[in-house]
Amino acid sequence: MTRNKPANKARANSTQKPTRIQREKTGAILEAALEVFSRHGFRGATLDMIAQKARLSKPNLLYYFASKEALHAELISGLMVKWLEPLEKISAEGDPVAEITGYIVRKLELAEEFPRESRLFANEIIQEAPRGKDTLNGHLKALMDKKVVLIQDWIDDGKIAPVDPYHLIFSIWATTQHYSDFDTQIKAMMNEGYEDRFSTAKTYLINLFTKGLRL
Amino acid sequence: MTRNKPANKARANSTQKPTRIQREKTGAILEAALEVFSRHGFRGATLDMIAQKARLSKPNLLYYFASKEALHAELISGLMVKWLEPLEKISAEGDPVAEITGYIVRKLELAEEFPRESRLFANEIIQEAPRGKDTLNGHLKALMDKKVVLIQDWIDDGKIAPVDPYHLIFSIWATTQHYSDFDTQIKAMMNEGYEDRFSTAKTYLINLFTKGLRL
DNA sequence: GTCTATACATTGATAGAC
DNA sequence: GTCTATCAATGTATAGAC
Repeated sequence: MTRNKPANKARANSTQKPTRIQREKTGAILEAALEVFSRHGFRGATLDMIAQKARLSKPNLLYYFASKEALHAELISGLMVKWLEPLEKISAEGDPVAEITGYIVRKLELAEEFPRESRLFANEIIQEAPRGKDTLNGHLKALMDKKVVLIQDWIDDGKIAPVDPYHLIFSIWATTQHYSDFDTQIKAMMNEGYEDRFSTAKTYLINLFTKGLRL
Repeated sequence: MTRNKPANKARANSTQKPTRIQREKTGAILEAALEVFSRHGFRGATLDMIAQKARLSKPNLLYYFASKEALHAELISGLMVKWLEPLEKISAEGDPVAEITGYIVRKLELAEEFPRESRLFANEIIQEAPRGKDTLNGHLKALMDKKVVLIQDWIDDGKIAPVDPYHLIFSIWATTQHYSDFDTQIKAMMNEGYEDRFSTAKTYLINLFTKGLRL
């Protein structure tokens, strides 16, 4: 009896669904892949580095993921929900300024807790996202459109200052993700202040955007 | 008589200094290298791609630059001055808010005119700058320290709102460079507005930071 | 399921003819 | 100065034993 070569994921002996050991292995691989891809980008990363970090052989890694591309795609799509969540949560119900500052805080927390995920996406975008393009921008664009309308409504209702919704969102992305994507530089620039960078950044950014949104 | 293998640059037949043709070739190579390195990062870039874009053979390219590393180093150091210039120009003499908005405008113009240069540095930093680290951060850090003191002086003199100078500079870097580094995403998110993105961003950012700095 | 061995392509760099 | 040929190293992926 021959064994099926799975498309994206390994399958158990014959009929079972993913076993505990498989989850552990794929988990270790994805963790290692995140580490390596987020630092070196797709082309710069090698399966050797990933396999070594995940503590298995390269062929064994390729038993769980059909190819380098497949592994990368799995990473991206697996992180998509977490990545979009902060923007998703902006609600039409709450106070506009509070909603937007809440968004800033969530984005900043994400940058602090998941810097590798942030760099993974940053690498993709800088390098023109030859892969994640559709996945990333498709989902994101739909969400973006909705939130732009919401912000424009707030402006039209005179609830916040008349700012360009696109640039508002871009500037929030830029300022928050900067602390994960360019952490190397932040570290090189700040001295003692580095340890508290997220705390002080939070204060600074909330103040900046609050002033910018008040009428 | 043997020919010397130059360290970083090619040397003419025997005694001359760089000729016109050499300048043209090295120029074409650096231009191509900027294109490729800025998109793929150091590891992701290949000499093949660069040679092809520069319209010469790989060995010929390596006649002008000793190695991939040397070529990359030459690029980085050659762009350093241009890259630091906007920050350099912040003057203690002018009006504080005008000086800072002037800085924002200069940075944004740089992002518009030289997006590849911006991405080149962005790639280096995201990937922990195993190379440019000393060069980039050395020069930048010295400049940063001076400007942080200047901004702090303005605050102490009650000329601008008491904001953290580090985060002020970081947020200016982030918001301006975002338009070059993540242009792919900007393009995917904006519709008709994309063409005017730098003009509308300028208005938006000046407004944002002006409000943030006014007492 | 996992490993060793290996096939096959890419890549950085050099040798040597012209 | 430039090209063809070529290397050694690296890198993705597969074959097949266990």
